[in-house]
Amino acid sequence: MPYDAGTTWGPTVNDLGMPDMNARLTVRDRNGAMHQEIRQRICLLDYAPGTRLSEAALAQEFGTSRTPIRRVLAQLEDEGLVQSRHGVGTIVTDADINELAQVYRLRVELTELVGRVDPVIPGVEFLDRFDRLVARGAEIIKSASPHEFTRFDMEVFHALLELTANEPLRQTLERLYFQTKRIWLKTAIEAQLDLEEEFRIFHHELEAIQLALRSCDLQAVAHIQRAHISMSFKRLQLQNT
Amino acid sequence: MPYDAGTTWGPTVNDLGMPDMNARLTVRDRNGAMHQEIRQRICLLDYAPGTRLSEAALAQEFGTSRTPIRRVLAQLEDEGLVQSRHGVGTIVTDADINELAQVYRLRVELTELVGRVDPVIPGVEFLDRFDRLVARGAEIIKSASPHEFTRFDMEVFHALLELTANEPLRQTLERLYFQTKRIWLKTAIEAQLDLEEEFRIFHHELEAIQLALRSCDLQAVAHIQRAHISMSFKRLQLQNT
DNA sequence: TATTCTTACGTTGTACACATCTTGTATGTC
DNA sequence: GACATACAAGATGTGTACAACGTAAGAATA
Repeated sequence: MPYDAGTTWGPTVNDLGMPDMNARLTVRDRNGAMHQEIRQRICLLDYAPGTRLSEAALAQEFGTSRTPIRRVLAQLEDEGLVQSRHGVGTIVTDADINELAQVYRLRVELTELVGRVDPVIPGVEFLDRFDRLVARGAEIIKSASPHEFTRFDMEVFHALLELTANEPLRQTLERLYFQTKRIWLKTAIEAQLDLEEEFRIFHHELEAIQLALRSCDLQAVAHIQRAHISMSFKRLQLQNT
Repeated sequence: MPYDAGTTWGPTVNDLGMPDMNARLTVRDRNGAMHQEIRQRICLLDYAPGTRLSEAALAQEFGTSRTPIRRVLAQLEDEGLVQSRHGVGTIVTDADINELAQVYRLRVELTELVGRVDPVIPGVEFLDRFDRLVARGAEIIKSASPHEFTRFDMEVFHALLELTANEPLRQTLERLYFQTKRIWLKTAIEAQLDLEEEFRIFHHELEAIQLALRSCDLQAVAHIQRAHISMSFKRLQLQNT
């Protein structure tokens, strides 16, 4: 399946009627979109840890040569999601429970910062959007596919990231999120953690955050997230031993 | 001046008598060394904000083709130190006082974490090394070249980074350091901040940290750093307005 | 049969030619 | 003389051929 750049996300064809004033930025955007796409596949375990990614195959799929693909894979390597080895291949990285613990300890601390450094008081449209997310979450619990649920988790994460205006903090948190989420999911499946239970707990977290949001208490939002991130890893550790 | 890869840093020729068991890692190391070199030049204002870096010139200097250089420049772009624009060039980025403030707010918080998350109790050899650093700092105050002083500042920063074993925290702090230091230095020079006074304050900070280190109080070390980072930016803001 | 060497294949890394884009300059025109 | 236009020069982005490298399969041998 070739990767159609024009219709899905690229601003090459603007979905508004505007004459494409800034359609020239496609070069950077295309790389960004490929990066996001491959990163999501890794996070959703479509590319599980250990998978060998072929530059040639990706190039063919995205309809480019190897060069832009290598640019994206290099970025993913700097983010710790893949590792290229000469003569072998580009392999999706794995992490043992100890490395994972390190990242989690930092994530927990950084998450708390969202409520404290450059907080953004959410507007009405944000609250509405979050309400819809909570409602969708209740539905998704029932279907309960890990793939779909993780997709939903990503969406919620990115929404809550908007609660801080501190761009470096956002970038760092995003980085750590993608480093941990896939390993958590993989380990949780291996350790036969009760995923349905995890989904229910996540939905409870959303409801608690919803309450805190309505009070415009961003520090409370951050503390709730912090607590749940910490607890979800603790449950994984307990089950894993 | 051609860039001699073999003698300065590369493990191509091992300075110990060991047969080069792991000399095969040169591929990755060479890119890492070029990255470190260019990043240092940017940080020391050898490449001031606005400077146009030529891929061809760098390729010639480092004795490679443009391809590995582009790999390094892409990494620097992801770190926010340069920005490549098609048809124009690769330009060293600048930042206004507001962007700088954002990064500083995060740096301040993260610095405090060094003393709290995965702290490393320093051994005797570390204390000795730090003592030598403090002594060298007293000497450097006199010569007082911004270039040399920033080099020293970098060395101290990397030494203190060893006080946490949390690798993601290290990477993040290093990233933020290189984003802020060069802009601070440039702005400080422009605002005619008293650099000698800054150097003396920094040396006081080192002595305070030395004291805290001898007490093995890493949280105190972190708090001292946090306070000085915050204060040095405050002084810059005051002078700048 | 076990073991070692060789060899072929696929992968990433590098170099280079070319495409595409931006900008400054020179030229023609009003 | 002012302004618009065309063009040339130089930069980054892309595609491709080749080199360097590791792995696994297979053949040769003890």
